[in-house]
Amino acid sequence: MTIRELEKVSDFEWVYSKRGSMNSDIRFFCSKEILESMDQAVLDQAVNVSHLPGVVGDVVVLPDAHWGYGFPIGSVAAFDEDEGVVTVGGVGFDINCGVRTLRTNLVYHKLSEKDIEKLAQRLFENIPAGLGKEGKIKLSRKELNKVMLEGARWCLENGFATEEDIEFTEERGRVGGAVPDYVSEEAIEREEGQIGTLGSGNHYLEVQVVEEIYNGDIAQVYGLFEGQLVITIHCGSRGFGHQINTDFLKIFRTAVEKYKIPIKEKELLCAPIKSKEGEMYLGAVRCAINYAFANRQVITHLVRETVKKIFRNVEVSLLYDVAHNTVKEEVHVVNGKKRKVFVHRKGSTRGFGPGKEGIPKKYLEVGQPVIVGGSMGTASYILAGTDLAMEKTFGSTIHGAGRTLSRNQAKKNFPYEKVVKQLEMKGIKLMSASKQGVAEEAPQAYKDIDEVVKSIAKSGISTKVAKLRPIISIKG
DNA sequence: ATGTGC
Repeated sequence: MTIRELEKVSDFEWVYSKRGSMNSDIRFFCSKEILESMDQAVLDQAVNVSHLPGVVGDVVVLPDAHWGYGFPIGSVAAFDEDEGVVTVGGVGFDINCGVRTLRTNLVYHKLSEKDIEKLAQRLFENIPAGLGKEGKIKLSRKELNKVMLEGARWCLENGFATEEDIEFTEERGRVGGAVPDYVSEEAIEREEGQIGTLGSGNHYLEVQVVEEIYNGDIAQVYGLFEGQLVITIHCGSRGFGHQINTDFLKIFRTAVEKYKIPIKEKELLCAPIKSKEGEMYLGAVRCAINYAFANRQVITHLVRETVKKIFRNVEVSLLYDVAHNTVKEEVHVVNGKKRKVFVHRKGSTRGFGPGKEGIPKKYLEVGQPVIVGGSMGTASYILAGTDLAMEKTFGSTIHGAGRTLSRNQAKKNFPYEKVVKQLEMKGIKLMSASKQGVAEEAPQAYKDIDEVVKSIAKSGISTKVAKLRPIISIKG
């Protein structure tokens, strides 16, 4: 497929119809400019995905899409429960990588430079960040089992969560069907001490200011106002989820031969949903999904403790927690009929519209909050899910800006000192565990988040609610 | 993303 072969549906929607041995159409939601700048690898990967057995509806490519392992990061594919497959490439290596935003009742302009300095320092001290970094909590085997089964709800019994935190987490912080028996010993060993830690790569903790409100009515429902200080956490299932995916790539290598699944490239190793191997992956992946919900919840507890020690009468409540690397069993209307499908969201956020089951009651009328994490030092956005997303993208939307340069290219072009200086000029305090990590995450290595958000808003897949500007950025 | 590469 080349960009020229795409058919224009509207200024922000393009389709490549099913042909040859493809099993579905491919639908892009973005401006012409973003489409034209898209890597050819994204188009090739989308075509490969559309060849997988049992694809339902369209393969969806979002404006933040970029080259990933097997699937583009920033894509969605749903599969039939009988004919379809589950894949590692469709989930992403960091299972349930996701974001949550915490509201505070602090107003930025009322804080002193000293307050901000102290906040940055204490958050950096109290929230472990960096590759292989361990936290303070060591889970016993029995407790880890509970985390795998109960997710963020495990935190309730241990004083790391409030009932409200659970209510405002996707899936209420726990998906069903987790089977700890399908998780390897190696994954369990790698978990040791990692709960409550940020990790590295694009993971971060940011203190941000609500800079602009685009939709006052929805912002009010979400409890957001201009000048408000908010805190956003971006991380996933750490070495635990990573090991589970590594284990299943090996298992799927034999599965594709055993079940004679024609895959276009080895990065799309998979197994039928209705097979022992598929059932095992789903059981294990759900353990990692639950682990990541608990991880973000423990970090929330650490953030809350830290902030409460610095400011008097401060309140820290959860706006919402969203996952953007998952495979989930959901009910969607496809060609006018309700049906169960397995939705792979790879670098894509669930963004359910108004009235859809699964959204907290408080947000039911306006659609769920979607948190779009900017790259380091750039704006983040709060969006709301729409009815159109339910119709066209299995209730899915963007997750971030999307890379334009590989980690290696970024390292060569944007050394640490340059990046820190650049952020300083913008008034952002950067606290980092690794210089190399900072170079890899240079803002110039990413697409323009404002343009990506504009594309998704104009296409009607999500509604713009608020823009967040970072003031403190803590990196792994 | 991750005990740097499935």
